[in-house]
Amino acid sequence: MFYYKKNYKIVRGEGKSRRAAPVSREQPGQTEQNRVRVETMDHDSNLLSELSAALPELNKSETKVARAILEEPETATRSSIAVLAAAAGVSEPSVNRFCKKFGATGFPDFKLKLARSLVSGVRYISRAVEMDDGIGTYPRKLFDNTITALILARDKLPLAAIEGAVEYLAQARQIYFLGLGTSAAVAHDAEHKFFRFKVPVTTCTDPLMHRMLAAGGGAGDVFFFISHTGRTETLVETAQLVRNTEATVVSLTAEGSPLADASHLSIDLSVSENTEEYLPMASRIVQLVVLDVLATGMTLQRGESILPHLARIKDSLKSTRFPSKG
Amino acid sequence: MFYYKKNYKIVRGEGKSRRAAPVSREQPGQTEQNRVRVETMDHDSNLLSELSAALPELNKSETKVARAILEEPETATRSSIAVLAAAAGVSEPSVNRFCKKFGATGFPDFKLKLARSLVSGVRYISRAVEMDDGIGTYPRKLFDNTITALILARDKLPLAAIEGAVEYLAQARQIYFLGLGTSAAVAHDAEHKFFRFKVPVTTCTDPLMHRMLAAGGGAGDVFFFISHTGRTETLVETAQLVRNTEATVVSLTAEGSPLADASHLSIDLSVSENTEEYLPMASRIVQLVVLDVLATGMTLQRGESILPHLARIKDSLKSTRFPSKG
DNA sequence: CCTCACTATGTAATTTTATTACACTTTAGG
DNA sequence: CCTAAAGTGTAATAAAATTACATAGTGAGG
Repeated sequence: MFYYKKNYKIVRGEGKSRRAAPVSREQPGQTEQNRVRVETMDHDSNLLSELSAALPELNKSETKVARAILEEPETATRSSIAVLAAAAGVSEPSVNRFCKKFGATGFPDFKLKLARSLVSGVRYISRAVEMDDGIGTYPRKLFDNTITALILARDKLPLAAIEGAVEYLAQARQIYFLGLGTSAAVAHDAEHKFFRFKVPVTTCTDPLMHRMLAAGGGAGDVFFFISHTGRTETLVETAQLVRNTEATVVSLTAEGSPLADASHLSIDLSVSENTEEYLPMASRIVQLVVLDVLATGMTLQRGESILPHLARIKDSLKSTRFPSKG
Repeated sequence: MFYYKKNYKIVRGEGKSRRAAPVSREQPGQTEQNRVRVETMDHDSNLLSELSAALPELNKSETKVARAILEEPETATRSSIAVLAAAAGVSEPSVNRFCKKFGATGFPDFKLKLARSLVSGVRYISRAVEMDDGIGTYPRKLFDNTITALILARDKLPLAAIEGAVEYLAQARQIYFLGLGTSAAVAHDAEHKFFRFKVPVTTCTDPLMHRMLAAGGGAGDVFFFISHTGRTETLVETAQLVRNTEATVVSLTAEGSPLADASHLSIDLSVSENTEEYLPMASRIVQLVVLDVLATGMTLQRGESILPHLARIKDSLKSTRFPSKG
């Protein structure tokens, strides 16, 4: 059984069929239309991550090709199919088949897509740090992983939920940021942003305090939960306590998690964990940037009039600093 | 008068010169080398602006080609030379000559460069959020700004300082993370990472406590200062207090700032402020990722033996969570 | 207002590159 | 250890790009 991914209809080998019906080669006249349409559908920007993700499911020669490309993607974009085939140690048609499998119309098209995904300078391969990495490699890996996580998050940002959250926050009489562990630091950061909007903001990172605050919630209070997993029992229980009151529960957490279910509104983030074996990293960065987005959304809601206020807050720190040279 | 741009020597039409000596076609054996070298030299990513800039100096058919490309650059990257030639209303060799004039080795190479400049053009425009931005624009802007900041930071990461800091931290008997304001949240996050290495870690975000801790510093203590500006008076003074003891001062701050000067070792970050008019954003994200780098460096220093320890810490949280489905 | 010298452009041949058709090879299931 | 089906390669074919060369403009000097 074989199949083509993505834009291509799934074609199972059955009975006599030797191969999938050749994707009809475009007629000269239709060229543009066809290509443009395919491109529009094909909206994921990072071929490389797709490649490495698919790696385990590829067969022998496909794996060789994928490896050759992942190893030197820059070179791959400049090579002819013959050169790449040689580098990978396979035949040219194998390379061609490989390209089609990944949604390209052929090798040249594939190269183009590859070139595009390389531009940002980010290696989209999220690779975990290995014990034998050195100063020359692991810092870059970490940065790249973080950047990749942000790109992925950006491209599937739940805008509707964000809009809703901004609405809730903008209307709030009081905001509580609740988080534990790594998310506690995120909660502190959030407090540091939102107090600027003349709303009472409380950050709490103590589960017992959480419960007491929750029990005392009332109309106009927004409880903002921050949790990567969305499965921390005490947080979920706290959220349920809040639901017994008039207060609103908003959470920044994993899609479909118990915490998300317990919320009035959940901003779903799905950061892959592969690269966070031992230390939580990219996930909280994404959370922080989403909180930046919320704070910015709130600024926009408040309108021009809030700007002098924000400026005053910023300026208030001036006298605590050594004057900057120049 | 005519001339060739960029990689091509400028050749003015004068007297008898028949035409510029043809750029010698690369020998089969040299293909890769040549191209790679050209690519390395040719470091500006903006082909499109180059095209429109050159427009007035082009001759008839070249102008046609340039117009066709500028009109629909996306389409151009997907067309064959024949299609583009037809669209421009010129012959195929004219298109080919055009490509070479702009520093490409031929049409396919030109397409590749074009594709690249199309993507990067969009990416690197870091623009501040405007008051009239909507949900469709400002979240993306914020993400893009953050991503750009990370890319810039990654590309000028002070690796030597990082290496040194890892060394200090790895040897520390006790680590203090000190920060104020936004950096307080960063300090908390740092604590949350470094306690995992069996080193006593203290985070302090109170300037008076800072001073008292500083005064009590001794050999083996590392005071890690976090400050975006590096100009907060009390922090600098605290650093100087530490310098009167046997303890070590490491800081994550702006290059050339008073705090950096007061430190034994400073990890210099230079995040541009343009986009942080009212709220600090990208700067702290970069700080956090650098701290991730330091923590990772420490993990690598400790070697394999630390991994089970880290795993145990991670697992310790399991019982606090609802089991994940699946 | 014609040459001549030269550039600009296109046509057609050639070469390079990509794709397809088909045959052989390996692999998994009976 | 055979069969069917996927996997892979060889060789033929088709497409695309490039070059060589011919022809058509262009403008300065006669």
